[in-house]
Amino acid sequence: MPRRSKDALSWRLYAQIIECQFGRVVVASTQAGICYCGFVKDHIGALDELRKRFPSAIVVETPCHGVSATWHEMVRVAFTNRFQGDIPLDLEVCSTVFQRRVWNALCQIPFGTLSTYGKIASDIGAPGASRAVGTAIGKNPVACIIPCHRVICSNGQIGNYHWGSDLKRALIEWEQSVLR
DNA sequence: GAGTGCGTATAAG
DNA sequence: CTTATACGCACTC
Repeated sequence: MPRRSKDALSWRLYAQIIECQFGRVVVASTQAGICYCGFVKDHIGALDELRKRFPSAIVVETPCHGVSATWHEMVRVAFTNRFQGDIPLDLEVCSTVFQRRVWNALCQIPFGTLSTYGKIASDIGAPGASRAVGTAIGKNPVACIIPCHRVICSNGQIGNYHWGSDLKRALIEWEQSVLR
């Protein structure tokens, strides 16, 4: 598959807003898979986020069709029931090898369990790079699908979260309540 | 090159 | 238990 960069020629981004128990979520996909999924305040905020993250993309808001519609429906279900890892992702846009290695490690954390920044660093063969891992996790473009909320500090503190630590806590508690 | 950030281990208050 | 400090590394400008 061709490697895209944010400086490449314009390309289409299919966007849709989903309402879930944790708030409003914008989902965006390319022809290859979901490339963004994040919590937003409102419609304007969603567009701002997408334009900022993917400056060269043409954002298409018309109702999705074809595979995009299928993927978005999978995300909607994931957010209302239980997050599963079999949703096609397109993370090649604006990301580094290190980041993708971190994100891949996050996908190995089972639903309802927790890990730490330091452990993830060791898992990907970069012991001591916990802070770099934190930064990479913070750039995770697909909330919950790549479960960055399952990583906390080694001392048990909640740690930071791109979309707010209260939301992180809520996601962790919800996962654990589902398992009970 | 210098500055930054979703960390960690250690030591002291 | 909380705060301070030194160290860590990928990334950005």
